[in-house]
Amino acid sequence: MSTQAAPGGTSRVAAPTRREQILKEAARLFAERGFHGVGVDEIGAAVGISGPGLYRHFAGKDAMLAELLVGISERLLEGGRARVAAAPEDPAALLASLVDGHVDFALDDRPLITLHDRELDRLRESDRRRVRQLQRQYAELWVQTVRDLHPATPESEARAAVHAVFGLLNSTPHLGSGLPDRDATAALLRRLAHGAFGALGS
Amino acid sequence: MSTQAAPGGTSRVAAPTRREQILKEAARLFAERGFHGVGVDEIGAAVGISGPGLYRHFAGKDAMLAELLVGISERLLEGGRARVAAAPEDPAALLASLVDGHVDFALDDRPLITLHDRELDRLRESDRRRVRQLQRQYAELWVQTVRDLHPATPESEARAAVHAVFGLLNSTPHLGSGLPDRDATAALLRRLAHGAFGALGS
DNA sequence: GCGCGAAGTTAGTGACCGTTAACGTCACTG
DNA sequence: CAGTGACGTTAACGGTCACTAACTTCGCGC
Repeated sequence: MSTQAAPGGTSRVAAPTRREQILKEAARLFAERGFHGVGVDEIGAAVGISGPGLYRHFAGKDAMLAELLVGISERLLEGGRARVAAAPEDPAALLASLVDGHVDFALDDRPLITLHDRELDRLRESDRRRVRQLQRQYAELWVQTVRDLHPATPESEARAAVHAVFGLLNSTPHLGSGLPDRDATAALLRRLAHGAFGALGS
Repeated sequence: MSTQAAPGGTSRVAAPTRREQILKEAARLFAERGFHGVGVDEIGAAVGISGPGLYRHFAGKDAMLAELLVGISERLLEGGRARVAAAPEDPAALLASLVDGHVDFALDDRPLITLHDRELDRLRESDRRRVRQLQRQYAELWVQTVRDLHPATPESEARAAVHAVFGLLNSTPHLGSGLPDRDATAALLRRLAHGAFGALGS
């Protein structure tokens, strides 16, 4: 770990490290044109350096994708666990909290959401297993909560419903541009998700 | 132009033409590993010929993808229009019919559904515009129906809800393998979709 | 049988692209 | 100020891959 020496004087807020710039631009480009559709020269150009200069910061193109996908999955799971720990008693409130968190994530990190379910197969076997395990654990938090709320629902059905609602919430990249402001969209997605889960009750 | 003329009638069913075999296998492979992740040799091997033999049937790899995506979009729109024409009076029944059709499509043509929202950017400009136009028209059928059913809903909100429900229904590829039988899954997806749309009413 | 076109085959070919090599440039540090 | 290491540069290499060329095979109408 390097690079956090604030030069000369008071460290201003969040000087984004080169690595972070690269990851952010790579995520955007990968989401736009796919992993194979983006060249390293392009990624470099997006951060003002060109081509092989990236290899001072990453072992290779694959390593960027791996770090992105593992990072997303870890953050999602971590956030989910925090919410579970914060509201252990009330399944309805917990589900609402999980939905809130996922909606925020989907709206704030759209490129990452896109990558998350699109480029998983381009990873090395070990990384892919790790990401899948994190995803599975995250989904399991939701499945447990849904089953606490609707005890009559069989597990396979709850799991399918959870993944379907993930699909619903992760649709934000497809909404394009002509959508209302962020808060209205978030509120709409929350309502739709709860409406879908509510259909499990009947 | 075409290969086989069925004697005594229109070319009704089957006789799976080479072109169709190729398209089917290409769809599966593209969905599995992405457009750039599949080589022409692989597509050829999947239908028993190898490599450049494909160029007897298609102008290039791009042409296969284009034909797939345009075909999906046309079939979706055509099916949607037929349903609109068949039930012009009752918005609730029409919405149910649209949902039924989309669920069938999502369950029967999973690879195509995957391609549909994943590889659009690999098309030539003209094909991409055509596909987008077809998609937009299809979505508009849904938006109109939703607004007939929930007149208080603003158009932008209805449109976002429709795309979100598309995301829900198109989540079937992510459900993987451990899901119940087809009919049960279809019923679940229908319930979830209607639950989500129902949340627009309140 | 003969010609012919549809459908394949194998052997290139050229372009692209990820990666490495070799080299330059500063900012610090002792 | 010499030395060093982080950070970039351009040039080149090697592999992959879509696509083309040249050639074979085969069914079929006349």
